[in-house]
Amino acid sequence: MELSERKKRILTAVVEGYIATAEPVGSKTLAQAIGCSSATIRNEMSELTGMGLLEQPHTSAGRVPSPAGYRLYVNELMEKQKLSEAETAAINEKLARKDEQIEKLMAEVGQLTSSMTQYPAYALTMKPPVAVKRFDFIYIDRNTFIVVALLTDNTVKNKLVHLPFSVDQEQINTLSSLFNANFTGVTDREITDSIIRSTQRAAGDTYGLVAVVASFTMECLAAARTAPMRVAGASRLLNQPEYRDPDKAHALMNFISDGSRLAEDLPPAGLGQDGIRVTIGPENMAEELKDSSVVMASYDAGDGMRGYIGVVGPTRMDYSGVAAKLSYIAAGLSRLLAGTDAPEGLNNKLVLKESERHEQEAGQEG
Amino acid sequence: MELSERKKRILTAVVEGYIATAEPVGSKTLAQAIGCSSATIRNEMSELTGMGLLEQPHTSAGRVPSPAGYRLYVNELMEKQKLSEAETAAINEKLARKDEQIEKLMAEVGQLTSSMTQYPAYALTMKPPVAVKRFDFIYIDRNTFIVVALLTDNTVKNKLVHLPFSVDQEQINTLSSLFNANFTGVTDREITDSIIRSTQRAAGDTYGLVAVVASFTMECLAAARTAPMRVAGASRLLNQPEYRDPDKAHALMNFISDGSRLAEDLPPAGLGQDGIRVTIGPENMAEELKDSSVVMASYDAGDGMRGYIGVVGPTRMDYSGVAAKLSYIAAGLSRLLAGTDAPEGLNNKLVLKESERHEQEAGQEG
DNA sequence: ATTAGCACTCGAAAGAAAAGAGTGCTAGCA
DNA sequence: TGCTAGCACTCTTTTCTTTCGAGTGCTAAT
Repeated sequence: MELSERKKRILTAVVEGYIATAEPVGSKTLAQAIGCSSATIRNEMSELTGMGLLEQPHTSAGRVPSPAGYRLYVNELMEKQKLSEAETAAINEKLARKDEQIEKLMAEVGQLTSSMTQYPAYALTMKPPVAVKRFDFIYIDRNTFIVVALLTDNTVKNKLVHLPFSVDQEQINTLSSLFNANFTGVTDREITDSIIRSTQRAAGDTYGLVAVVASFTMECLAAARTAPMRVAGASRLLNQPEYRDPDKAHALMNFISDGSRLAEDLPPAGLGQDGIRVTIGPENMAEELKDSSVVMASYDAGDGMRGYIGVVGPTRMDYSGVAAKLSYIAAGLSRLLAGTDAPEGLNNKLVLKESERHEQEAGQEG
Repeated sequence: MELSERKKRILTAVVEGYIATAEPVGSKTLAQAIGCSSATIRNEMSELTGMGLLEQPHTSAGRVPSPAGYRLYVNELMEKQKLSEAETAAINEKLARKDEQIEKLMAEVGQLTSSMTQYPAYALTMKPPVAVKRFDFIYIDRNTFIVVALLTDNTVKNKLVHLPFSVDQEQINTLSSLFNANFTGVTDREITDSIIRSTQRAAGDTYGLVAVVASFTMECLAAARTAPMRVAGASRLLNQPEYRDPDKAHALMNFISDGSRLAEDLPPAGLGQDGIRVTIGPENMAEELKDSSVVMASYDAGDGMRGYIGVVGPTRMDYSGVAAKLSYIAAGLSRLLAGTDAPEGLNNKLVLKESERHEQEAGQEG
């Protein structure tokens, strides 16, 4: 059903008031903002409460948005916030240092996101399955060689192998051709015992080495697939009044600090066409997040990799501001890493030195 | 001056009582434990207070140890606690997974320490200056090659280099011999501009490459020297009643989470001959730690590397238990990494199987 | 439909009183 | 001289009341 214009304005005002103050908002406060008397507001609010969009902490307190109320706000009412020039400049400046390794970059992005939003933030990159493109073996001495594996994502892994027995250059060469023949172009799932065994048969006297190098290979591939999850600014939670209760704070902190838990809930499910997803309170799968909200954005990390950055906070979160910042950062990352623009008409020009007028889009789809 | 036997017992009882309960401990409580009347205890406590070993939060509360009291306790009174079989077993089991990269191992050690002690823990390894032992160059195609550097600490670093122009195998070989001649055996401090320039001169037409590889080299060396600091379980702070005040908690959390701050205060200064150092409240340099305590232990990480693990908690910390656990873990790490025993007669036997060490590093294209 | 007015509710804040814990001191006892 | 028992005193903590005020729901008037 459709809400009257005035109801929308009231709901918006309640949400934004509550976001700003963390206090339930009452009818009198809204009276002048809406432009009618407090009694009218009360009637309207009463109806909104009936519809499940607002809630009362107790009989005589102001109203507070319910999760459904937030949801409606995020979906339809929220004003797409513009970032100030200072903010875009700050983000641009941070992102300009593009010569980082991706690992470090993600850590910095987490920091950046957290400091821009004042909420705990996480960042991760999902990689597509990788395979080894080529192996090289560097012979050091009788008992030592280095395996170097160039992966399809153009990262290079290596391992120094110390042996309790001797090998010669010849054997290393054999090993090299065996691995280049049998272990290139396959993902970790595709490395079966039978491949390993047949390689071992073919290896003859360097038999024992195959297992070592094969397990190294699998490790590399598995590690490359696993997204390292970076969490930054977890302790910012403590700034939020809703987490002044140390027990609550502790529970959520634990959850957040453990990247794997966070990762399992968040990445894949439907992002809106603008690349932003908001999950509010009970919409979250994880029990620990049932009364917190998560805003996440995705970006194109190039080479078919998809990355995610997100923010965790109380349901009373500044959705509009956070969404704006996240999508700006995500757009910047996409450009930086993949040279592509963000999914939909964000006309963010990420001009690295100089900041023009930046327009910003942020929205949400259920 | 020397304390009477009974004063010692009283002080010990106060410290341990306070550690256990976080409540000031009064004379009546101690009466039966010490075996004389509460009045006597009061007299003694009054004197201890006069000596600055105990404090009263207010006129009529029990006594609480002062920093000096803790110090005395730690130095002279504390019983070295024995670990239960279950605890040693848990530690051994965790440490048994030795085939980790040192990076990951440190992260796990942090986790382990934190979970054993229930306090936030950190772990780091200080490395002596390293140099490159040898360079290898792997030619991939006209525009691409991989530099592999074997360092003196037996880690291997690599970098995939993409060029905007072509090189051939020949040039790569030249580069290889140049670097092996000029850049091996020198630490990052010793790589001067003049070395780089003279190498560039000698390089002839591969001139431009020298800078790239040289800067990679310096990066490796610098990175290898810098100790990455791992912090684990920071949120456990919130379990401690002294940090129930969110503001305090926040301040300390921030301090702790930022490994660099922690690192700067802690590592070098005098460890006791048992490899354990305790700094109590105001003894800490960092302002943020003035009313917390730090217990740290060091271990031998092999190859002249020294490592540190430590724990941060309230001054009312279970020094005895923490110290015991830390030194056990440190001893285990020493064995694991260096095959040496801990500095002094800890009779913790850490039974582990022997196996070869290998290290691994993974680099990343820039 | 909107508004003004009013009685009512319920939490938060403030205050008062009581309870409790622990001390310091003094006096008595071995 | 060293220990103990007893008691008055101090301060915090807890609990109970009271007050206050914000905000509501309802009704009647515009």
